[in-house]
Amino acid sequence: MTKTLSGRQAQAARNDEVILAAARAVFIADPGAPIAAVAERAGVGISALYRRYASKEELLRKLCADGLARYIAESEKALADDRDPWTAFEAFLHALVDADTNSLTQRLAGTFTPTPELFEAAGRAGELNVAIYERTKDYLRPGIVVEDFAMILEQITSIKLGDEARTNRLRHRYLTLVLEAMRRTGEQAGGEPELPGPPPGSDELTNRWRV
Amino acid sequence: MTKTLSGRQAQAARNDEVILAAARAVFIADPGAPIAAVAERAGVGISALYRRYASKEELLRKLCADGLARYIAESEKALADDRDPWTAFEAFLHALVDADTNSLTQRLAGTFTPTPELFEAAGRAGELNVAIYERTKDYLRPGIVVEDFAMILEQITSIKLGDEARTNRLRHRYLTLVLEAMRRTGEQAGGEPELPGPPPGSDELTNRWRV
DNA sequence: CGATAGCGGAACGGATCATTCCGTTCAAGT
DNA sequence: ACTTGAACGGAATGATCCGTTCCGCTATCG
Repeated sequence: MTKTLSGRQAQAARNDEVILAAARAVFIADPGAPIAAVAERAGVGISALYRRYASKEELLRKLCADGLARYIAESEKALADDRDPWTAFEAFLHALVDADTNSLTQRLAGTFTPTPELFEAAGRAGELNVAIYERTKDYLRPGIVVEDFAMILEQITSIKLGDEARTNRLRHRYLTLVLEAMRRTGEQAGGEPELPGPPPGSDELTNRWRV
Repeated sequence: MTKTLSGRQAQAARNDEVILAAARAVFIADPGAPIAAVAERAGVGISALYRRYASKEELLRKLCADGLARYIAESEKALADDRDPWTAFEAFLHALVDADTNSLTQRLAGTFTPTPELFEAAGRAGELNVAIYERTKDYLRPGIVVEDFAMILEQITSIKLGDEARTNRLRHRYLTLVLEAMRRTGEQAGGEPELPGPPPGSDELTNRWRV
């Protein structure tokens, strides 16, 4: 509708993007949404979808892969951030909230069988996560482990209230709050009692991927 | 199977409890679970359910009402707690996590049309919430509002990992963490910046009930 | 001026559920 | 001992939902 209406192919190329965006939006809002909802949101017919993806599962895999890629990109950007580690860490998590990749990876995983590439990407993401953790370690409240990142992000992403913009604002609100708790305070007595329970293990987290 | 097998009626009376417990467990684990899953978990036939509840919705309403009652009971217990307000507040939230009433109220609401009684109970729960808030106010980090309680509880309840026991432990872990952030620290400079975004309004919360 | 890529949307077939229905069992009354 | 019916198990029913396929239609491209 905007420009370069050069022809059928241009329209098709544009649809590629429209469809992906619609799919992202729809499945973020409701991971169990039907394919038809994506088509409707994209303003196209169902066959426009099936021309591009052989099945719903393939579309989901694509979304998941894109989400992981985005996650990895944000992680690398965070590692390249040369501000002080804590500021970079805060920016990192807030960026992840904006990217909303969590809904595309953790939430979608389990609804389809992952490809080896996905596993590989997930591994890479995990490594980056650890790298960020190591760099931020000294600023983190004692007792926090890497796996807490994922858990907390998941809790934040569980927030869903009002429209997309409102949801986003609220997520930043509670992320800010929990970041305060994650930050190492001075070593005053009684300031930081033990966190209860064993922290989540990486195996617990990955076990949720469907086999 | 245990005792007092006095007769058919005793068995039936026992089934009342078994069925409710099964329904709680099943719908907490999966709010969209089929009725048959409840029957199976309870070890009874489907007709045992329909003898007691005219429809699935009626069963859900019962569960929701029970959950609200439990919530109200915990609130009253908290208000009667004569330890220092902050300790009482911590105990209150931890008790709510154990009771897991949130999955029975907020999560289930929206899947059925609420009765006036439910609205009334919800109102009462809200009042108690405010009372607890008022009493704890001076110990709370500036910027926290009553509505944050519900939001935070919801985030905590979104945690689901491993079996029931593991999930419970993890919930307490992150509740402990977020409680640290909710607590008022000394008024040191920079310790408590503004929380971003307007806090949730009570209208935003109640708007999620299905009409 | 056909051929056909790209597409809209109805139609199909399978799966899932809530609900109903029918036959069975067995405690309680006679 | 026999009858009765409350309580029940679970198959049958009917509706709904959804992924996928299929049948044209359109307008670009060669």
